[in-house]
Amino acid sequence: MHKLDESLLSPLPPFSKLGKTQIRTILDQATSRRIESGAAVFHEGALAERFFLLLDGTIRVVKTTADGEQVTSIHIPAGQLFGIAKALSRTTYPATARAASEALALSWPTTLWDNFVTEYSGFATETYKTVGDRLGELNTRVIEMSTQHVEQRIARALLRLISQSGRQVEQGIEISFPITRKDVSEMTGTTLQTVSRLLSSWEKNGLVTSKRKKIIICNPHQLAILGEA
Amino acid sequence: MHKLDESLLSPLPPFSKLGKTQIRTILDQATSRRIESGAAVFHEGALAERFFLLLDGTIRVVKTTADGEQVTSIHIPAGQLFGIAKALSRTTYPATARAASEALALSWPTTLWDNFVTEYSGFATETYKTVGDRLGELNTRVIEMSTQHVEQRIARALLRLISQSGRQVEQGIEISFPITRKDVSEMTGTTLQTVSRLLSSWEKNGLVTSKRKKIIICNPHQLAILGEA
DNA sequence: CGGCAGTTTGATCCCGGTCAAAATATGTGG
DNA sequence: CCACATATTTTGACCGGGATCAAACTGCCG
Repeated sequence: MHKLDESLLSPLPPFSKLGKTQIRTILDQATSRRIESGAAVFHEGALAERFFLLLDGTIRVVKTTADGEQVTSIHIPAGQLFGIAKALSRTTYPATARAASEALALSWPTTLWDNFVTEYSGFATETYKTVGDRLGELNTRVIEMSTQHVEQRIARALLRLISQSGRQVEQGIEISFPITRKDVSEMTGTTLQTVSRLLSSWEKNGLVTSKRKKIIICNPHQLAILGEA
Repeated sequence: MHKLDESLLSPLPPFSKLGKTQIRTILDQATSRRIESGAAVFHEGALAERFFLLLDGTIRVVKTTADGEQVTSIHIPAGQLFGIAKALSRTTYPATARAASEALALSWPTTLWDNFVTEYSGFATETYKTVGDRLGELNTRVIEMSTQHVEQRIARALLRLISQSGRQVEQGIEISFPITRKDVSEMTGTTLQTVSRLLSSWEKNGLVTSKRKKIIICNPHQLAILGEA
């Protein structure tokens, strides 16, 4: 393992208040790992022996139901902590984390968690902010699923994705990792057929462009309007 | 305000590790308040100036959508903390808390939060366990809404209610606070008509009994089976 | 150039929402 | 204690959004 640079961590919220030496210590305790696209970082129900920081890529957090259906609960963008079961005093991971595209993550043994919380000022606050954000996101998911139609849910899901992991390209803003119709359906509680039909019709109206595993939003504003009604 | 007894807090998880004097101090800083049925304890978006402990009754946490629809995100049973925006480093309450029946709560100014966390061992851990549980509950809500039919969602919602706030009565287990068809529909993302139809049909099969604002589960086991399929 | 993973499109069906109206409780004031 | 207003529940009729089933099509990879 080659030596990690301090500039990796210093701009990230959980570590932004720390000095050079502290960051050095943290990095020296870290294990870095490359995760290939589609591979799992950890599995639902497994003992939470480590917690992670995503340096690059996107992680998809997925739950599998008793009858084998997949439901995506959130996407984690680069720069965020994940697998932080300890923060919720859980001993096992509540869901499976899978790389949506090739990803790079640091990790530390969970035994260091309490250490991080007490030693590094701002670490606890920032992680709980993340927890709070995720709670908020799940909450809006529940509300959307209770009150809105499929079209609006999908529109909003796409907008959320580009706001979190969007990349400006010529035709608009694209989702920066490969994503299929099926993936979108698992995020929104629908079927891939319905997603396909909607994307086709949106493409006809110039709202989006899509190739295989790739979605580009050409007209976010118009899509946002669709997401309300 | 009459003096509060220490035995109120000592059995509750967030305070269970504390000594008599510590509990005395905590109680002396508390304000106690009776909330009449249907009244709000705090409103969505309001500044989170206090955090609460529910001593008696049940709190319904509700969000209102832009177009005026209500969605219930969770119910809080007696003995739990709520309004703990500070734990998620939020400055405002994310939802409205309303008494489902007459309720009694203690509260403290949010400024004391950090104090509680550092002074009282186990307080932080226990509150984050609560946060974790609520995250888990929202997660299963999302999964249920994505993968299950109305009948199963309602069955499970009722089972969750009795496991959390159930009271043994002659005919079975009743939900210990007044609850209407509309309330159930707001918990499950359906309509009161559908809830009414299902309850009627379940009543025909002896699964439940219900009067106005009252639901009794006569056969939890059978209902659990319905909740799967 | 197979073969597989992903996408598209069509046809059909049914769950559960919506609209409507009546029946039943509960509460209130005279 | 009754009459009336209001909240809750029930039931019926209808219909439409999306799921489901099915089949063809299109890239992409080895």
